[in-house]
Amino acid sequence: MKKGDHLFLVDGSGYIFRAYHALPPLNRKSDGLPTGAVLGFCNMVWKLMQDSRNTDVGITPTHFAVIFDYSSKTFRNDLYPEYKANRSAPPEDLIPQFGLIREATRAFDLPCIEMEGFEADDLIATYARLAREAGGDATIISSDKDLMQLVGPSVGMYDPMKDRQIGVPEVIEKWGVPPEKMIDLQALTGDSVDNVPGVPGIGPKTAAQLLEQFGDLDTLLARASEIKQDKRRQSIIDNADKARISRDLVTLKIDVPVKEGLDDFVLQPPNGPRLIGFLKAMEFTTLTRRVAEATSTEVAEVEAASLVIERADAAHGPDVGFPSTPAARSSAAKAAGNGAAEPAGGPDSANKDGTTPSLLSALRAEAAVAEKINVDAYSCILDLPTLQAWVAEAREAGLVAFDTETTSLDPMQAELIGFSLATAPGRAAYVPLGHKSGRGDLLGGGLLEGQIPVRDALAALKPLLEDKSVLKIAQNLKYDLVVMNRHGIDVVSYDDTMLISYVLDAGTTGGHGMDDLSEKWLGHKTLKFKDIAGSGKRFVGFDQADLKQATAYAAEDADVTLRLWRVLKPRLAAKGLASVYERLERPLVPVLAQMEQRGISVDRQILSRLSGELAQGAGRLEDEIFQLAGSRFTIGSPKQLGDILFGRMGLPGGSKTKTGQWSTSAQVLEELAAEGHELPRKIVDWRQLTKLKSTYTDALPGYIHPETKRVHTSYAMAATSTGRLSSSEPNLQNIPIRTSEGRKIRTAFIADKGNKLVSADYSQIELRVLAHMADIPQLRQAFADGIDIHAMTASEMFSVPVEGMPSDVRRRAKAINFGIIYGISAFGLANQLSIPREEASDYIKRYFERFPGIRDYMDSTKAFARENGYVETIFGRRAHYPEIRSSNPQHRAFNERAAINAPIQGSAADIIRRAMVRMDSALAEAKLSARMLLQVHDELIFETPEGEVEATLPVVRSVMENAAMPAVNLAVPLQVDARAAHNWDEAH
DNA sequence: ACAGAAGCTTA
DNA sequence: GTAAGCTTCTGTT
Repeated sequence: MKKGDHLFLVDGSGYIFRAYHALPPLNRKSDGLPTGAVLGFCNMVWKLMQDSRNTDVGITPTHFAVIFDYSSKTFRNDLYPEYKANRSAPPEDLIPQFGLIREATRAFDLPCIEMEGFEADDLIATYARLAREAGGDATIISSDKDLMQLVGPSVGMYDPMKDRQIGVPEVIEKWGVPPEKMIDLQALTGDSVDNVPGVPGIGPKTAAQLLEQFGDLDTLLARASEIKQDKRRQSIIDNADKARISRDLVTLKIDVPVKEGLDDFVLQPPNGPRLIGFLKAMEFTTLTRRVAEATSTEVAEVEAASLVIERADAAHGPDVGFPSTPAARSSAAKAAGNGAAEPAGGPDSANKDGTTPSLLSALRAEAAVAEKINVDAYSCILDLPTLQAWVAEAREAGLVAFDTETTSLDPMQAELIGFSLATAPGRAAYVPLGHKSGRGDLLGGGLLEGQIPVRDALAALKPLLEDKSVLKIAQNLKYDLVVMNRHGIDVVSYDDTMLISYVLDAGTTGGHGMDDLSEKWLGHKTLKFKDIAGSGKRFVGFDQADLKQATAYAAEDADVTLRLWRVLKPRLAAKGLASVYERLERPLVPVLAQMEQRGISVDRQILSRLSGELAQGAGRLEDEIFQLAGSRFTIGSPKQLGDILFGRMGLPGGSKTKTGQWSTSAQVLEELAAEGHELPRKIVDWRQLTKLKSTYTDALPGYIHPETKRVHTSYAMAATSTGRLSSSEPNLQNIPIRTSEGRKIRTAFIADKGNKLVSADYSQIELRVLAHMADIPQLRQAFADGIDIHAMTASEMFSVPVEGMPSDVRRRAKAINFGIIYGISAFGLANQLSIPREEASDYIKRYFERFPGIRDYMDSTKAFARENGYVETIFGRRAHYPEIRSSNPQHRAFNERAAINAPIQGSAADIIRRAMVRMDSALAEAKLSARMLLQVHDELIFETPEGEVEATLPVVRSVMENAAMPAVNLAVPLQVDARAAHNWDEAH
C-alpha cells in the first residue's frame, strides 16, 4: 500500500445487525430461507465496489476488506467479566445469515477477516493504523460510535445506510468532542448495551462539558474535587475506577497481531461467474442482473452455487433454515405472495386523498385556464451580465417571484445554495451559487466551477430586493427573509402566497405548502424536493444535485409561486379578506423573522443541573416502582404498565383507549391513587420527572445555536385553523409552568448581561373577547369593574356571595367558563370536574339561564357555520369547518365546538398579532431598545436593558391593551400584566 | 427507518 | 369540551 491508496474496511458484524433491523424481512422464494440482511449486505458491497459509478462515497477504493467478530468471547472479558454479558441471542431468522454473509464476502472475492479473541473493531483499528502508516487513507464502513475514536485526517467513516460521511466535524457535532477524546467520553458515559459501566449520572452532554473543562480523563479524575456540582463530583470520585476500567474496555487495540497484510486486500475486479453463482443461489434477481451487466456475464450460463446453510440453534428443531416463528412465517408468505417486484399496498388507497369527483372537476376547470408548465424551459444563470439582465427585467415588470435554495429547513442554519427568479408565467431562472462538484475528498467535493461568486450575485440582487417599487412574491417568505437578512439584505415590498392561501382557506382540506397549492389551483404536480436531493438515507443535499435538475426544481418554485399569486391575490379583495392579509399577516412576517433571529439565552448549566436532579429522582422512583410491582418492566410502556396494574395486580381499570387497551392516563392513575394505591402515584410522579427531563432539560441544550449561543425557535404562521401561531424546533410555547418542578425550567431562560426579561400577558383575554362578542352585561360589568370573573360567575350561578366564597365553588365556575370557550359539552365538563354527567348538564343549564346571551351566541355561531362553512373573528379572519354538516353526530358535534371556539381563540390571536405588528415602532418612537423575543399566545417576552425597564413596561402595556383599536372598539377593557426579572420564571 | 398511539406540556 | 408540538414505545417496513 502506498500514498494515494485507499482502504475500505467494512464492519461486517455491525452491518449485519443494522441491515437486519432496518430492512424489511425477505425470504428466498423457493424455500423460505431468510436472506434480507444478506441482500442488504450484497447491495451495499456492490455499490461500494463500483468505482466509476460510486458517487455516494465520492472516493475509489484500491484496497478492500470485510471484518467480522469471531466469537463473543474476547480479551475484554478478562478485563471485565460482565462485558457484553447482557447481550441476548440474535433473532432466529438472523442466525443462518451470518454464514451466508461470510459466503457472500468470498463470492465477491473480498478478504473475509476475523480473529479469535478480538472484536472486529480491534482489527479495523489495526488495519486503519497500518494504512495510515503506509501513507494511504482508510474509510471505515460503519456508523458505530465505538469506531469514531479512529477518525482523523486520513481515516474517515461512511454510514452506508444513511449515506453519510463521518469526519472530524461530524464527530464533534454529534458528541461535542473531537475523535481523540471519544475514548474518554465513552469511559465516562459507559454503554448499557455492551455493559460498560461508565460513571453513573454522566451522559454524553455532561461528559463533553467535563472534557472541555479538564482536557482529558486523567486530569478530570485527578482534579475531580474542583467540580462544583456536589452530586456529580461525588459520583466521579466514587466511580473513578469504573471510569478507568471503562476506558480500557472502549479503547480499541491498534496492534492486533494480524495474519493478513494490507497487500492481501488489493481490490480485484469482480469475478462475474463466481459472484453471479452466489447471487443466483440467493435468488436476488435484480442484483444478479445488475452484476451480469457490469461484468458482461451471461446469467443463463452460470449455475447457481450450492451452499451449505449453517444450522440455527439445534434446540429449536430440525427445520433449520426455515422461519419457525409465526411472525417469520407470515412474512415469508407475504413475500412469496406479493412477489419481489410488486410493492405492497391495497386498492383502497385510491380514495385516500378524499377528493370527490365534483371537487376534482372544478379543479380541472381551473387548471385548464392555467397555461401548461414546462420545467425544461427554464434558464440556469451562470454569469453576472445575464443575472443583471434578469434583474433589469424584474424592475421593468415591477414584480418578481423569488425563492432561495439552501442546505437546511432551519433558516438559522441554512447555507445559501442558489436562488430563483420569475418575472412572468413560464419565464423563470435559477442562479446556482454553492453547488458542489460531485466528486472530491472525503468531506464532499469542492465548489462546482462556473457559478457566479456569491458576493457578486448578491450585490446584483440586493438593490432589487430592497427596491420598494418592485413587488417580491414568495412562498413562505419568512424563511427567505431570515436567510437573506443573514446575508445583509432587507426585503421590502412583498407578498406571500402561503399567507394569502391561509387567509383565504384556513381550515379547508389541504395545506398551504406550495406543492398542495400548485395542485389545487394550477392542476400542476410540482417536482418533489426528495427526487432532486434524495431523502432519508439517500439524502445528498440540494448542493449535490445535478444542475439541470436543480434548475428545473428551483425555477419551477419561482414560476409556480408567481402563477399562484396571480390566481390567489385577486381573491383576497373579492372575498373581503384583503385587510386581514394586509393588517394581520403580511406585516407580521418581518416581525417574526427578527424574533426568530434574535433567539433567547438559555443557561446550559441550569438545565444540566436540573437534568441530573430529575435523573436521580426518576431513578429512585423507578426502584420503588419495581419493588411495588414485584418485577422490572418498561415503565414508559402503557401496554406493559396496563398489564401490571390491571392484570397482575388486579386494580380496577377505568376507561379504555381506542385500541382497546386499558388507559393508564394521569387521570386514571390519579383516581387509583386517591383510593390509596401506592404504585399509581409513583408512576404519575415518574412520568412527570422523565417528561421534564427528556422534553426540556435534555432537549433544549441541543437547540443552542453554535454561533449566537441562543435558542432560535421557528414560528409557523399558517399552521393553525384559528389564526394562532405555532412554535417548533424547539416549541417554546409549551415550557412548563404549572408545577414547581416544571417551573424551574423557566429559570434557565435568561436575559443577557445588563438586561432583563420582560413578560407581558393579557389577563383573561378570551373571556373578555367572549363578553364583547356575545354582549353579556354581567360579564362586561365585571370586567369594567375589575372584579374576579370566576367568582362573579359562581356568585350568579350558585347564589353565593363573592365575599368568603369557598374555593371549590369558584373552581367549578372557572371550569365552566373555560368550558364555554371550548364549546362546552356535559360530557367534557363532567370529565373535567369528575362529577356525574347529569350534574354537569345541570350546571350548563343554570349557566345558560343566568347568561342567555351566551347560548344565543353559541346557537347563532353554529347556524352561521352550517350556513357558510366558516366562522369569523371580530377582525374578519375566517376559519373553515367544511365538515360541520357531517351526518356523524360525534363528528358534527366536534366541528360545532371547534366553530364556537374559533372566533374566540382567533380574535384573541388577532389582537396579539396587531400588538406585535405595532410594537417595534412604538418602542422606537419612545427611544427604547427593548427587543421582542417570544410570543406564547397571550404573552410577549422582551429583552431590555436594565436601565430601560421602567420606561418599557408602560409602552408595552399600552400597545397591547389598545391593540384592537381602532378597527374594533371593544366593549370590555383589555388588561395586561407586565413584569421584569432576570429569568422567565420570575418575570411571569 | 418510519408511522401511529399514548401520553404530557402549554394557552 | 378548543388550539398546538414533542417524546417514548411499539409494530411494521
